Amino acid sequence: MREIKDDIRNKNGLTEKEFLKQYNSNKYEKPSVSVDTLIFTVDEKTTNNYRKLPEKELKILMIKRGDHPYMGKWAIPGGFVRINENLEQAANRELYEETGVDNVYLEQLYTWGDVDRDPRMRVISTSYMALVDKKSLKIKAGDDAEDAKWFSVEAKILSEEKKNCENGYFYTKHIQLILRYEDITLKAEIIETKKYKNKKSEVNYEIISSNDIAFDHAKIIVFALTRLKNKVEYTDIAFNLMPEVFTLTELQKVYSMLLGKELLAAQFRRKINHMVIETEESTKGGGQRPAKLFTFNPYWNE
Amino acid sequence: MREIKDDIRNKNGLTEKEFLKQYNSNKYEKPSVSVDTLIFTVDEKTTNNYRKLPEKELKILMIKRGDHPYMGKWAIPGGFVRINENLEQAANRELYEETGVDNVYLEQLYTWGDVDRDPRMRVISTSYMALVDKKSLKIKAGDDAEDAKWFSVEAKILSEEKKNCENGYFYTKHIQLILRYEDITLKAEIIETKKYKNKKSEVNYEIISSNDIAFDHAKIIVFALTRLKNKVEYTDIAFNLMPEVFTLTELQKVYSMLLGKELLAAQFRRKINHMVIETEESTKGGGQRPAKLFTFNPYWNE
DNA sequence: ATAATAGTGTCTTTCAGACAGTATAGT
DNA sequence: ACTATACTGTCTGAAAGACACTATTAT
Repeated sequence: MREIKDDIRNKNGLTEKEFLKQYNSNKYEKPSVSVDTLIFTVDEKTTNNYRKLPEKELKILMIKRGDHPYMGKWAIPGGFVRINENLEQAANRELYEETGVDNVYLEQLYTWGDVDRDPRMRVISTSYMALVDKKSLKIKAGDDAEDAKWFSVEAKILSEEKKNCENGYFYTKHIQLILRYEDITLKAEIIETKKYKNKKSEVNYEIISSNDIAFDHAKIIVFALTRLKNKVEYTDIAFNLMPEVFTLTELQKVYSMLLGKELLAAQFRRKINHMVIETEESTKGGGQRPAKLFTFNPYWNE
Repeated sequence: MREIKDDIRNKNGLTEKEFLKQYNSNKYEKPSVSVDTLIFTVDEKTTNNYRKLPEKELKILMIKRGDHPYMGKWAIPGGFVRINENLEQAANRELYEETGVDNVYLEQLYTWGDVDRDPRMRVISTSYMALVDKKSLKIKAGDDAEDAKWFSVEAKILSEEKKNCENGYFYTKHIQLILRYEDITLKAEIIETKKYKNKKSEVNYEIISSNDIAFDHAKIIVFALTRLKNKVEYTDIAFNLMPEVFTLTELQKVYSMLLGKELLAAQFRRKINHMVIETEESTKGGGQRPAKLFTFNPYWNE
């Protein structure tokens, strides 16, 4: 930290020391600041055919709110930032309290600052995205907080539309977000508007309906899914969702699920070949040819 | 906005209406929230040879602080978020007050939440990056606020180092940031550490010295430069720095400057060909062959 | 004529996409 | 033998990189 000097005087004749002593930080009304941590993992759908490999499924941890506002609705885990912890610490704390995991991938996503986000007061919220692999969670089965559940996540594009205007156009996507946990289904509809006008581009999310998802969390989830999908294409971020060892087909299924499209095995393998290391181990008992197990190669991008 | 219901009661027997009435948002100490707007533009270095085309130069608007803390040092324009404006509005307001321009490219960058960023109190700051073209600024010459100046920006990598550790490595860059306006030179040194360990990757910026740049703004500038450089490669963001019409060589010089490397004309032209529209106009009086003028094609990515 | 920029043609290499074809467990 | 997955070889075409070559102005 920089030391406080006592030599320069401001227009009121105060040195910095004197200035700080008389400074009243409560002159203006302050917003509250919270941190929300979107915790994603990948799970497997159960399969009936002993030969079929299970499908991969993206899951997000949601918390059922026990008090007003949005009581009984589901929300992304989060809380207010304590005055003596920084934002990453707050996000990590939230993550640890809910999952018992530590030292996992955590990335700041966006800060949401609309005036009416919370009926209690002005709340500015910084959202973080955490990626954890399901296996590291097995110990703490997630049932200690009885109202924290892993919901499967799906964002369907219901319609897309392009409208021209002078010097540009609007690109509108009608997105349906569906979260499922056992017999609970949470649905929300969001309109994503990309505006291109005079070189300037702007993305905006508007919640049309959000029946059982609290606050503006539906659009935060959609935002996170978009970011995740984009980053999967040009970074190694997806490996954070994988267990220590995995087969290339499992990896491919995760990529394919996140990107929302089928991938051809040959070119997928070529593409991620330098990001993985082959181990001596193989799968067995799968009802078909065993597959080599691989680990992530942390030195791939050199 | 969602209506406040009056049917569900929480564990204290309160409906939402009653709950909100008795809710005290000042139970916990709140941080202050500010917005900093990094305003970049591209300018031309003066050239002595009438034939040589001027070199392009990235500039950032900095404000000389008139009061404690960091009085007399230079800072990114910014201010506290008003309780009734959202973050984008605050960033746009700052931008307009300093440059008189409106409706330009503005992107949220990152939210800085370290506990000791400001000696007055806990301040959480969301930084935005604005890109404007120099010509739109010509009217308001930037001299109305006598202590707002356009500094040229340069980030030099002094050294790079890789250290291995168990299950990963550290990648350290020693970066020197140099801002210049006439005879004023602001220097700062920042260490960027990328940590790769057990799949988890983490980037951290530490300010080693920052003589005349206020607060942690030196690392915010370095962060913005990195983001800008990355986005230039895979988006059309650079066009926000261009005037209405431009030659392809001018565009190439801007790309080349932002990316920090030479580009070959033939492949550059092929690459950006679909992003521009040829006009009927040409340059003249340049001391050499005239060049066609182009405009941005907002429909290129379809 | 010359300096400096403007702009094009084409060869090579690299890589994504497509798809056929071979391999191998478990039942 | 059959099923479903595991894994490889190779053709094609598009795009990136390199570089030589032509064109055009003000002085």
